[in-house]
Amino acid sequence: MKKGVFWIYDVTVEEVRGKDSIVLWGLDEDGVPHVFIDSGFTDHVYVAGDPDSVEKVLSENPILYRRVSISNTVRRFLGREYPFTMISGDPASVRDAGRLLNRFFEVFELDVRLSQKYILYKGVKPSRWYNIEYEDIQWGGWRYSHRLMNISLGDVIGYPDLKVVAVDLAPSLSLGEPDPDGDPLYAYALYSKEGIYTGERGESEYRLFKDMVDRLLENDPDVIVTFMGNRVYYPYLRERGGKIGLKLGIGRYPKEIYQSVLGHYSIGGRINIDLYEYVDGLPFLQLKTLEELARYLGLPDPPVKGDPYLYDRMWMEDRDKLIEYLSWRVETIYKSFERLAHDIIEMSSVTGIPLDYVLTSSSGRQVEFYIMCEAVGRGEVIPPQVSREVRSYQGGMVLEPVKGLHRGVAVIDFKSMYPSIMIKYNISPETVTDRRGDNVEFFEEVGLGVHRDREGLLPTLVEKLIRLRDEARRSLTGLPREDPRFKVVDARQRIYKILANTVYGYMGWPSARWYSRQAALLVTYLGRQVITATMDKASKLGLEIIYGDTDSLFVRHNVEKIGELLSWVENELGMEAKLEKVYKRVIFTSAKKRYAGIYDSVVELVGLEYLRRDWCRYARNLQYDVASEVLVMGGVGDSLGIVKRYVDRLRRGEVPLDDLVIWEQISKPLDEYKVNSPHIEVARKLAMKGWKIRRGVFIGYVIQKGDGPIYTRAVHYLDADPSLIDVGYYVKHQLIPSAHRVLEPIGVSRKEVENVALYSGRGLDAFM
DNA sequence: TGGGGCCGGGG
DNA sequence: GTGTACGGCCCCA
Repeated sequence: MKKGVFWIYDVTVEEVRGKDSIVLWGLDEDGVPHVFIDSGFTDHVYVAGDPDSVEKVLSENPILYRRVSISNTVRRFLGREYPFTMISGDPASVRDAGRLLNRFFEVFELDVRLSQKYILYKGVKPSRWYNIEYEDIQWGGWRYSHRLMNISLGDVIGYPDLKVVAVDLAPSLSLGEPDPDGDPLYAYALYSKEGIYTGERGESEYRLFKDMVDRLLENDPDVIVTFMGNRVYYPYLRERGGKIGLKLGIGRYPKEIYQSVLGHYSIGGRINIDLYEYVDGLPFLQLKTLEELARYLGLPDPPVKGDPYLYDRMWMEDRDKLIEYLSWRVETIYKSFERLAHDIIEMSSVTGIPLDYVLTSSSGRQVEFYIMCEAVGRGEVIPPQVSREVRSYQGGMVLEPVKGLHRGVAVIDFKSMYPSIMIKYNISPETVTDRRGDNVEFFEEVGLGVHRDREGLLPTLVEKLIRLRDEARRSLTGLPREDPRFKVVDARQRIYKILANTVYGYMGWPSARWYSRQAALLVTYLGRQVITATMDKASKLGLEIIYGDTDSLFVRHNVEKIGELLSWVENELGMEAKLEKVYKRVIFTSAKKRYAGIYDSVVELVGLEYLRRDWCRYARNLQYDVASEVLVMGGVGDSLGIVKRYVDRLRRGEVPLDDLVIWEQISKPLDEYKVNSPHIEVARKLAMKGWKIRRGVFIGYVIQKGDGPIYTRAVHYLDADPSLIDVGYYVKHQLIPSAHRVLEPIGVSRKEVENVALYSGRGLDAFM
C-alpha cells in the first residue's frame, strides 16, 4: 500500500467495471493529476415506517431484497428523535429499493445525489488536502489511477499549482447567440501561463476546431475558464463540432464533454469554471459584461471597442481588430480568475460543493450544502426538497424620511441584525412553534414562540460561522500579506461572512430543505421591534430621527447622545450597533430609499436614478453632477447651469449613442408578458428575426423619433440611427426628471428645471 | 386619472 | 431559483 498527500478537486460517480463507483480527482504536491476509485461506498436511505411493513414491501422483489440490508435506527429529524428503518447497500440497489419504498412510505435522503452523499458521509470536502492510502490499478487509460484504501483530512493551508487555461471564442452571431447549424467559428483565443495563442479560420473550419482541441490537450489544464461557457460556448462547440465531424474531446476521462445538471457542462477530469456565473451574482455589476468585471478587478480596459454581437461585422471589416479584442478578452478571463480563484476555491472548500459546480449553484444551494454537512455531522436526517406554494410575509420597517437638505446627520447601523436576532432568540425551523408551552418564549403579536430548551440548528450554525470568521480574521493579523496563506484565510473569512448573512434569507426561501416561513417571519418581526425600541430611546434622549430602514437609523448628529444610545442598545437590547458614518450634508426626497449625501468628501447617491441601468447613462451622469453641486455648495449653486449644458450638448448631437441606451432585463419567457413596453417590444422584434430571447437577457434600446407610444419607437441599440434619436423624449423623460429629483427637496420646482431645458437651444417646439 | 404590470436596487 | 419593501415608469381602461 502507498501513501501520499493529495488535493481533491472533484468527486464524481463513474461506471467502473459495470458498477457505479465514486471517483476522487486529485492533484499531488507537484500538481500531477491522480484518480482514486472507491467502489466500496455504502449508500443508504431512511424510511419512515416500521421495519416489518418495510420488509414486506421489499421482499416482493426478492433480488433487490437480498442485495440490501435493513436495520432499525433512531435518528434526529428537525430536532426530534424518531425511529427509522435504514436501507443500506450498494448505490444502485439502495436507489431502486428507495424508489420502490417511496410508493408506500416517506423515504428520506433518496433525493441527495450519490456524489454528495459521499462528501457528506465520508466527510471528504473538495478543495482540501487529504492523506490517502492507496493501491495502483488500471483505469480508463489514466496514468496514475488507484484504488482508495483510506482517506483522512490533512492540515495544509494552500493550493497546489493549478494549471489554468482560459478560452474564448468568436463565432458568428447572426441571431444573438451562435447557431450550431449555420454559424461558423471565426476564431478562438487561448491563454495560459505560457502566454496567448489565437487561431483564425482559414480555408477550413475543421482545421480551426482541431487546432483548438489539440492546443487544449497539449496544455492539459486542470482548470478551463470561460466567460459564458456553460450558457453559450460549450453547447455551441459540441453541436458545431458534430456538424463538421469533430468531437469536443477535451476531457481527461471521459474525453468528450457532456451536459450534466443545471445547464452545466462536465469536462472529464478538469474543472470547468464559467466566470459569467460569478459575475451574475455580483449585483453592482449591472450589465454583467467582461468589461465591467475587468474594471471592477482593476484590470485594463479593452484596447479596442468590441462586442460579441458585432463579431460578424468585425470579421468582415477588420479581422485584426477582432483578434485584438478576443485577445484582450481571453487574457482578462485568465487574470480575472487569478484574482478570484481564492474566493471560488474557498466557497468550495467551506461548503463542500466541488469546484466544478460551486459557481453554478445558487447562493441558496451553497449555504444549504454547508448546512447539510453540519446536519449530518450532528446525526440529523436531511429534510427532503419539496415544492411549496410561495407565501410572502412582512419584512423590514422603513421610516418616512424628513424631506430636505440636512446638515450633520449620523447613520447608526445594527451589526448583522438578522443573524444576531436568530442567535439571540434561537430561531430555527425546528424551534419555532405556534403553541404556547413550557420553555416557549411566546410573542403574542405574531402568535409564534421559540423553544428555549433545545439548541436550534440554524442559529447554532450562524454563530459558528461568525466565530470561524472572527478566528480567521484574528489569524490574519499574524500573517504577512505576502504569505501565500494570507489570501487563503482572507478569502475564507469572506466566505464565512457571506454564508452567515445568507442563512436568514435561505430559511424564508420556499425551495429550501430547511424552509420555515414562520421562523423567517419571526426574525423580521423582532427586527422591527428592535428598531422601534431604539427609536423610542433615541427620542427620549432628544435625538431627532430623520430616516431609518430595516437596520439603520439616521439621526441629527450628537456625539454624547449617540454614544449613550449605542451603549443602551448593547446593554438593554443585547445587540450591537455602531456609528457607521456622519453625512456632512444629505438630501432626502419625500420618497423612501432614495437619498444623496456627502461625507469625508465622498458623494454618495442611494436608490436614485444614477444607480439604475434602466435610465440612460447621460441622465444618470447629470443627476450625479447636480447632486454633487447641491451637496458641495450646500444649496442650488450652478445646478441649473449644469442642466442647461447637458441639454445643449444633447441637442447639438454631441452625445454618443452608448450614453443614451436604456438597459432592461427579460425576466420571464416572452410569451408570458401581458403588457407592451419598450424593452419587451424590442425583444419581440429580435425574436421575430430569429434571436433566442431567454430569461436573463439584457435588452439595450434607445427611443427614436416618430408618433405613438414609446414602445413603438424603441430600437435595439445595434440597429439604432444616431440621427433619429428622439431628443425630446430624452430631455423630458430622462434629463429633467433625474435632475429635478435631487433639486425638488431644496425647493426648485419642476417648472424652473423645465424652463432652462426648454429655452436653451432652439426653443420649445424643437422637442415637444 | 388611477390601477396594474414590470423592473431594479436598498438593507 | 436567499428574503421583503419600495418607487416610478409606461400602458390602458
